[in-house]
Order: sequence, then structure tokens, then C-alpha cells
Amino acid sequence: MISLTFPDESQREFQPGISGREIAEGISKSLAKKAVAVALDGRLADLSEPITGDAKIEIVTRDDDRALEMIRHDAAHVMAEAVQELYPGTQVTIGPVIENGFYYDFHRNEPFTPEDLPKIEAKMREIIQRDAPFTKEVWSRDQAKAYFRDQGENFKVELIDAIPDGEDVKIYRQGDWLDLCRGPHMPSTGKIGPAFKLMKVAGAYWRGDSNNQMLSRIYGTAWTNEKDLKAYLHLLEEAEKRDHRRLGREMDLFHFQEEGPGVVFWHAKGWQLFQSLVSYMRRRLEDDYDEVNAPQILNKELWEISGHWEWYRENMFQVESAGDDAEDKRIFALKPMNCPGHVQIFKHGLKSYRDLPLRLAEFGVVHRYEPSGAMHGLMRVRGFTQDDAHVFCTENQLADECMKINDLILTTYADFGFDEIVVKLSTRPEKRVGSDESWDHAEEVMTEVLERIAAQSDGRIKTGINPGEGAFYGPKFEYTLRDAIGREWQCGTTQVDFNLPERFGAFYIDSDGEKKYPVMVHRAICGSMERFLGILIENHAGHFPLWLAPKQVVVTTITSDADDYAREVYQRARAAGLRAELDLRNEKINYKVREHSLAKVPVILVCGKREAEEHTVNIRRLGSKDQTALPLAEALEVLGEEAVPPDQRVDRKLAAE
RNA sequence: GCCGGUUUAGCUCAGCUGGUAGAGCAACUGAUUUGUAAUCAGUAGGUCGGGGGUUCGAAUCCCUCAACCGGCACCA
Repeated sequence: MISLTFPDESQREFQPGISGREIAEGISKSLAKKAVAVALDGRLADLSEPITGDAKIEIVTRDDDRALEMIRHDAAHVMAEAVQELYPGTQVTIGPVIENGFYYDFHRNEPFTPEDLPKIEAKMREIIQRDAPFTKEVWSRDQAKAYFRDQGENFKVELIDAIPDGEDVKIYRQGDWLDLCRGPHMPSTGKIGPAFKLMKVAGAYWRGDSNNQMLSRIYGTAWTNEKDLKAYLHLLEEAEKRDHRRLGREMDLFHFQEEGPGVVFWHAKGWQLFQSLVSYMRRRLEDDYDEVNAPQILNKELWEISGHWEWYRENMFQVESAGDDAEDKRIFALKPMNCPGHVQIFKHGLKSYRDLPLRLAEFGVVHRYEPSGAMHGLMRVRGFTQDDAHVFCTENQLADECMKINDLILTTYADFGFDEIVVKLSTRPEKRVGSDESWDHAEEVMTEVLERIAAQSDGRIKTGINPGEGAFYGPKFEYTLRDAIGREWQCGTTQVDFNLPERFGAFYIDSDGEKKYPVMVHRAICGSMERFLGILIENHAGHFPLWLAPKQVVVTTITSDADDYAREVYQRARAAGLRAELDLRNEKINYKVREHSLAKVPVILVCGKREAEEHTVNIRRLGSKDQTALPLAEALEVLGEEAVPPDQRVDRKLAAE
């Protein structure tokens, strides 16, 4: 007999080999009907799976969170069946569950197009209607390979070869169709239900390797019920509304055009936003950093020394004199990074150990020839501005420098309202420079720092490891923040580099009179200012806090009787340091309120006859129908206070003293 | 870079199987003096992404280049 423990802690004895379904039936008919799987010691298994040993058991019903993954997984199988029924000769490959849904990769000479989706979806509904049971079989490796080879399913044969020796080759059948799969599955296709939708077709490389052939991928989403599906589709619509490319156009912040793929045309309001961000960062650097500026183009020799020419040449812009008869035909590179420039500044003049740590910061404009398919609004561009810095320090100073940077990054994110941060350590990649010993050492130091970061945060900051993801010259910390709608963005980075100073022959004179190479720490907080602004635009859906809003206040009138007073309000708002605009157009107040609201101006100060007489303003905030009337002086004081950047707030300055 | 899609007025989009373009908003002009998300009327605006081809005739069909969109790969 085996002993099974139920969620209520009760234990019961059963015959070995009893199935979850039989147990559920023994409890109640209705439970058996709702059940889609069992969880044995927390591991999901088929309802029909014979249970052979003691375990904690749970009957998983369809509305359980864990069942959602099964719904999606089963939907992927059904999609594959539908596709093969509709398009004979299509080969199946893999079809995993992903966040919010599933996909399946197919091989077909003619890739799928969006027009195919409704047909496939209709066929899926038909298959679900058939409600064929999912049944599991265990085949021998040879039998499975022979079967799939006969079917012309070459990708499946490759997958079978990849299954570890000791593992069973499992086959799941649904009606006449079967697939290689490790399971588990729900009892039948009908359990998938109606709440799914095929979303898009896309190309994807076999096994994620761009050397392999491209497959045709179909993405779908699936949910427990129609309400959840609807909610998800609604969320997608909302996310689309806060797309920074759309808001950038609507708010007149920036544009792109064909002649400059991947480079930004910042309009006045966008540039104001950009400058607000730069000013903020600059203030945060004042105490510890020296801001510098290194040249935009440098002889390619320098990039050969740094190693960039070798690793990233394909992604660099090359520059030379354009004149046909020019004598100087040297080749320059438009800088893709700031580090070689900063090393030159460090090298200029002999440095002493007393100069360390030396922290050189630059809002460096860099250009990288990104693959055409990678570009995406402000998020991925070919020309961008890094809030970059390089810290030259001794090994003894390294850990503290990393912690100092950590503090700067976390407090900066907090000022922008990002509190959920993940810090991950990326370790040595396969393609790298430097000895294994120096990597061992760098990783050791950084592992300790990572522990300090976690400990110091009282568990608020999550940490982790990204094996093999480091830069070619050193390991790095990557800082990921989570935005208002739950998306994660990797922004900040701290990279420890034991290689570049030596490559460039950048040394300092130590206290013993010896030449030594400093450790170089590359760090960025926003990463790309352009991308960070894109993130901020989407995070706030264009509705910026007052200190960031490019246009903070519009002063407008009800009738022209109040024009003179409005001019006074406008002047005083400007004098109070607010970025204000005056709108005296002869339009209805409804029209003007609507227009400025669509432009996402945070504050509209309405001046009518009444306000002019009482010397007040009527404040209308973006996103609210409410209005507040305040005496002009008081209103400007309130707004002026609110427009102070977070790092300059009085309370914070007092706390710092 | 790879797969698929898209490209028509400043913006959002119509334009069936080929017969040389249309709407709404915006702009401009005029009227309207208005109390918190669209006042009314009129006017103007397009070598239909670029190039090439098929055809008596191309926004429409074919080729090619480019940009953009969705993925994949990449991201020092």
C-alpha cells in the first residue's frame, strides 16, 4: 500500500498504481469532473498517471493557476494538429508555453501569413469540440525515431536524439494525431475551452540559432475563461496607447525619418525632457565625478587596441575624409563606446595612487550600427547618449566603488519611481580577453559585492546570476527595473575591467614608486538616455510628474476680457520658474482644455472674468475633471514646490545635512 | 541580418477583380467672446515610399531598393 497526504494533511492508503482520476472519483463526482491533473509532491502529472509511491497529493482543477499552463500547452498541441490537418506536409518542431500564451514552430516551404490564422483558429475550435482524450504512451527511442522519420518529421527525430539516455520517449495522442512531448496534459482537448486566440505569425530560428534555418512560428494566447482573455486583450490595447513612439508623435517630442534610420530628431519639447534628465543626472554626479568629453571620432588603431575593432567591427561606423584627392586617408571610427577616450584622458599626465579613485563621467554620444531588424523607436537606436563613467581605482577600492555606484543607481531609480529592482551578475562569456586568473578574481570580488547589495537592501533588491553574459573585457552587474505595467527593463550596469588599462598601457605610480595598472569600472545608470526616456514615457503613459513635464503649465482664458490678467499670470508663472505657455486663442474653453489635455500638459490655469477680479486662478489637472480655485500667489507656490526635482526637495537637502 | 506584414494629404485611414485619388481630424481664411475634453462655414493640400518592368492604361500586377511594424537572432 502507498500513503498519500492530502492538502488538509489527512493521509490515506491506496493500492500502488491507482490514478489521480480514481482518487478524485473516490472523493466526489464533481471533483472528478473538474479535475485536470494531479500534483504529486508539487509536481504536475497526468490524471491517468499510476501513482506508485508515497507522496503529497493535490487534485488540480481547471481553475487552478497551475492548470493555466496546461491549457496553454494543450492549446499548442491542438494548434499543431490543426495546422497539420489544414496544411499537409508541414513539419512540427516545438511548441512551448510562454508568458500569457504559447507558440508552436513549424517548418513549411510556404510560411504562414496572418490570413491563415482565422482558418487555423476555426480548426482548433473544431478539434477542441471533438474533445478527444489525451493519452500517453512510452515508446522506445528507435521506435519513435523510425516513426517520425517515416512521417518526414526530421525535426522531431533531432529532438529525440537530444533526449538524455535514461529518459523515456513519451508520446501523447489526441484522437488521430500524436506528438513527442514530456507532458503532462489535461484529460482531453475539450478542457482547453474557448478562451484562446491566435495572435501573430513570426519567423524563428530552429533551436534559436541564426545559423539554422528559419521556421514559421505562430503565437497564441489562452486563458481559463473568456473574461481573462478579454482582460488580456484590453491590457494589450492599453499598452499600445502608451507606446512611446505614438506618444512621441502625439506630444511632439521627437521623430525619425528615412534618411536617418535609428537616429533621433528631438523636437523642442522632447529635448526639454532630455535636458531635464541630463540635468538631474549631472546634479547626482557633482560630488564624486569629473565630467569630461572625449572625441566623436578616433583613429581605428585605438579601437584595435581596445579590442572593439576585432569583436564589434561589423557594428561600427567607419569614417574617413570624403575628398577624392585627400592625402589623409586614415580610417576613423565613430565612437561606439566612451572607454578608450576616457583611458586617453587618464593617461594624459602621470597619475599617482593619490589620484585614485578617479571617476570620469561623460554624457557620451555613441553610434553603433545595429542590425536593421533590431531597431525599435527610442528603445534601440543607432545613435544614443550614454550616462557613462569610468572609475579608475585600486583593487582595494574596487568593492567600495561598486557599492557607491550601487547606491547611486538605486537612489536614481527611486527618484523616478522605480522601486522593484533586480541586480544580476553576468559572468565570463566564451569570447573574451584576459587571463582566467583575472576573471576568477574579478568574479570573486563581484560575487561578494552582490551579497553585500542583497544584504544592504533588506531583501528588497533581488539578485541573481547570468552565466556567460559578461562583457568581453570583464564581468558585470546588470540592473533591471520594473515599470508601471510590470515590464522589466535592463538599464544600469557596472562592469569590472582588469584588461583595458593594461591593453592601453594606462598606469599609475603606487606608494612604493612602482607602476601599476588600475582597475577600471565602466558604469551607466540610465544606460541610454534615449531609451530611458522611452521607458519613462511609457511608464507614465506620457503623463509626467511636474518636474519632468516639458510643458508644465498652460495659462488660458475663457474670453478675451481676461487676456491682460492671463498675461500677468503667465509672466508670474515664468518668473516662478515654471515652463509655461500662454493660450489666448479665441476658442471655447472646452476646445482648449481638450487640446492641452491631449498634449498631456499636466496643469491648465484657466483665467476668466471671475479670476481676474479675484486675482485667483482655476487649476485643472491632467486626468481630472475637478478644478481648484486658488489665489494666484498661492497657486504658483504650490506648483513651484511640486516642480522641484526630487533630488532638490527641501526635506531631502535637510536630511542630507 | 532572417521570416512575415505595411508604406495613399501633417495625423488616422477608405480606394472591389488595373480605367490617372477620397473621408475625418489638423492647417489656412472668415464668423463666433465662449466657464473646463471637439462652435460653424469656406479654402487649400497628394509625382499614392524610391527606381525599374508588364500594359493602350498601374495606387492596384511583377521585380528591386529603402524605411517602418511584429517576431527571431544580435545588443561592447
